[in-house]
Amino acid sequence: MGPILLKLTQYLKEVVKSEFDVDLAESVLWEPSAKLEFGDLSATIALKLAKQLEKSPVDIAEIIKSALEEKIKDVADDIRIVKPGFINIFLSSRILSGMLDEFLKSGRDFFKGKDGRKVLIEYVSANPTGPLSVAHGRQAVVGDAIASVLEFCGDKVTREYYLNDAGTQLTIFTESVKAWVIHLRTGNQLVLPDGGYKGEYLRDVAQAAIDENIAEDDITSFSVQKMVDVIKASCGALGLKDFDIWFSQQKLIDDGHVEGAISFLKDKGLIYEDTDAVWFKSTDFGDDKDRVIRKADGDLTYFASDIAYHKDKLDRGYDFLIDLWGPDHHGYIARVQSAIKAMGYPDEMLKVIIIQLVTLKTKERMSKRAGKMILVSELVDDVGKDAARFYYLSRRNSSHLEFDVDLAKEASVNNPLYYVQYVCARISSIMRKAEWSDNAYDFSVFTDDDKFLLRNLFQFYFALQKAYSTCEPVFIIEYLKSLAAVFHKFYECNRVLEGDLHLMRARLVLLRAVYMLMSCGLGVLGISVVDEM
RNA sequence: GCGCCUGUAGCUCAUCUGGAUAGAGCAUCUGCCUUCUAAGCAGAGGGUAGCAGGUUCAAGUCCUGCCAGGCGCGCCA
Repeated sequence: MGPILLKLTQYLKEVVKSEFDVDLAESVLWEPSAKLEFGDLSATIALKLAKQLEKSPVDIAEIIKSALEEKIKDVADDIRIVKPGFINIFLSSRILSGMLDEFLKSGRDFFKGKDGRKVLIEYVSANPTGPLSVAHGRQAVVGDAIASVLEFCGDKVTREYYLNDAGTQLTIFTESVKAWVIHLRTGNQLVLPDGGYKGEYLRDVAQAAIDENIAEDDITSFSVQKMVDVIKASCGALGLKDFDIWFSQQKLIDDGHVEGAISFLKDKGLIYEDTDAVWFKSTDFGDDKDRVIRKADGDLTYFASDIAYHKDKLDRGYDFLIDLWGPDHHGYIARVQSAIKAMGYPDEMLKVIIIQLVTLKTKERMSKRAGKMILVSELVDDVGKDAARFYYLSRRNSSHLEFDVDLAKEASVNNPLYYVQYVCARISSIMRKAEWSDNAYDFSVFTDDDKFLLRNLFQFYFALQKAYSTCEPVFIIEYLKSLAAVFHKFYECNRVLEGDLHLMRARLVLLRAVYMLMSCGLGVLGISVVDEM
């Protein structure tokens, strides 16, 4: 689809130039039609030129159409002008069959872009002080899916988890574990430190520390490792690909990178002292106030680490950085962006994606419970990996997600996951009964229904592009749902294993392509393909 | 007070960065299995897109002002 799009854009530019002497800058002038009834591709250029040319859009469209017709008769079966001035193209059978052949041959590589970027995506990064909540789960699944989408499209992606194994929170956490150790050893009443962690999971950590005879000095690293194990287990249960790098904040500090980053900024004259604290002039780069990086008591702030962390990411030579954060950190974006700019990089190099909150809804308790209280591990036990992923991915990143646990659990009509997976199950069933499994077919026997299904297949390109450029996996979910609808309707109206032999064989090939495409779509989202339901 | 997010059918959400008749699922109602899996299909009802202005050929989408909800505004992390 990509090459055709570029070719058609080139033709359209030439026509507009020769007919109206107007130069167009846009890189792509065609978009997917709102509905396939309108054709495969649409251009709104006539509408946009109407004012400038002082002509009616339809007249302009007609002129373009007649000039274009000659050039693209190979590509398009039909060009139609519709009401306000849309120019709609119906791709030719030659193009469609060519794309089908190529897709059958190359599979997922059919959609792969050429020159990928080197991308670092950081997500989850929950403090190693407790298990993952369902809110973390959303960040985990969305981050994993975005990474896969980028890879699918040809980027070289590194998945990273920033481990906050330093600082105040961790000290409190360690103290809490120690309190549990004393409690378990002596039987005395549990005395947690101020603001200490209350979760029962600390009992297990403390018990393990006792069992393994961990020295008091090693409690911190031991406890962090225990929590990392718990977090890794949850990520695994959600079907996440492994993180390439677990980046330790403590190591960043120990290796002197934080001090290094500060002196780097100091050399640029962006550091000053005031009221015994050290400040970074972030206002020079768009922040609304300067930020402290070293407190009056001499300790570094979290922001100081973050400056160093992002400097380190940039120094590692990535083309593009992505951070996934919770909504409670949105006020932090300007601060980090200012640091990026201060270090001499354009702020477009860092994309911060805010993943909105998750609330849970269950039948027995219709009141919305705070998602923070419920653990990922409980959720996955409840609804399974695929349903969890499907639901997590079925909203835009910026939308609040209400997770209907009962619906996700329900193995019935109601569950959109099954609606999509059912496509593969139905096709698999046909394939098991079919007598042919080769890819030989005659394109000319296809009916309009077949072609409609096929044309829908190639719309995946646009969903993928959208998901890629916006980092919104939901576009793929939406596409898969719509493809499923088209398939189910096709299935009801057309019997595959009956009638004309040539048509039957062609349809088996078509359905194989549908199955492959569903595998691509579900696969990139980390959701299982099901052959039997 | 300032900043960010959200407001679309009874409910949960889409609407491809300004386009075509605002679409799905759930819930309600009506049909369709001696035929490749009915976890499906066909159809009905359900809408002043929070409200009010503005920008233009075109606004759910962009701008302004209100209203409502969520979150954030530390020498916390």
